Amino acid sequence: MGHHSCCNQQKVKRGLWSPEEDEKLIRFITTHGYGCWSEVPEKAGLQRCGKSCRLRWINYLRPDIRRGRFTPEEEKLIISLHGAVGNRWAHIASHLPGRTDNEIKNYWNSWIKKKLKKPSKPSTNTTSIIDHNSQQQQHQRLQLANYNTITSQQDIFFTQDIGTKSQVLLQDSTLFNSPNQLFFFDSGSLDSITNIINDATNRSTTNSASLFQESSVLNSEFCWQVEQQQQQVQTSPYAIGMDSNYLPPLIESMVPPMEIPSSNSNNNIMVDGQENNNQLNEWSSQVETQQCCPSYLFWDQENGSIGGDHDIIDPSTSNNMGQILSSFPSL
DNA sequence: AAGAAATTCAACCGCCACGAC
DNA sequence: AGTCGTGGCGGTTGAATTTCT
Repeated sequence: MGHHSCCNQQKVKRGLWSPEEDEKLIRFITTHGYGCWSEVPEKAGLQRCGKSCRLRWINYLRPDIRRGRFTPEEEKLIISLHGAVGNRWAHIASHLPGRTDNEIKNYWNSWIKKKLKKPSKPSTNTTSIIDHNSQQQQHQRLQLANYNTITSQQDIFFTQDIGTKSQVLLQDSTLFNSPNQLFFFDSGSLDSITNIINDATNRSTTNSASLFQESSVLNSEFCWQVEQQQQQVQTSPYAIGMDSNYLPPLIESMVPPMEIPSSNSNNNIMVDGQENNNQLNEWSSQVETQQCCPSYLFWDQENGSIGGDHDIIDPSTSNNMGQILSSFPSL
């Protein structure tokens, strides 16, 4: 029960994969590609079920897997997306190129465990942390504190009245972001915020919480893309979506047998990271100067491309909150 | 240094959806 | 319409590893 037919045909091995098994699977996939997973074990000479082979490939052996720590930008994106879609790990993973749903799920679950253990003590006071000797411990605590701060502030934010929200939005640039991050708003959102600012007592029907959530998603998406471009200094076909923490897989020199499908079209954006980064910095400083609002960017006032000739976010789809969230059928 | 406790994460389980027949 | 095979997903487990005492 529960097992697929391929798993019942013969004795299948379970448990951790040995390097030899990995090698067999890699060799098979690289030469034949994958079509029907149920046929893979037999053809590859593995005593595993097809499902297990698929899982092993997708979660570990695939050449475009990113490994290593989640970056702060990834963390924020996960938080944002989880807020939008809940435990739909596959959907969340589709917005984090190279990350697997399993990895994100594990990461989130370990986070929840941490948070549950320290339920109501969001510490924003770093001085109490610095006393610890272990740098790693300090790092972990800072991460937790940061997360607690973010989530507790979010909770507060979402329960505040709309006038208070406007104050939070405009005064607390630490909410959801780090100093070099930007918020994006479309014109509709700008109108809403303007209304909020101009007349906090005239209650608007704008859903400020969702607006904020959307902007945070956009912000994270944007930061993610910037980071990706900064890292794309290699010409390797696997340069996309990899960071300095990337551990070369067993198949470092392998050429993918077929195009690895990715639901994230951003993968196609290949730009010169350094050049684009410089342009971005220049552009953002202009925005800061012009708008006197360093942490917020009003999206459709910058209708052209961001960063010169290369679009960080495709302008043709620049109303991309809909684009992003439209990939979530339940929304 | 050693054992206990906590954490991480690869892998499995069970269910569902979908297409082929 | 019903059955079967398969891919895919989210929840869960437990071995391995790390941290704490």
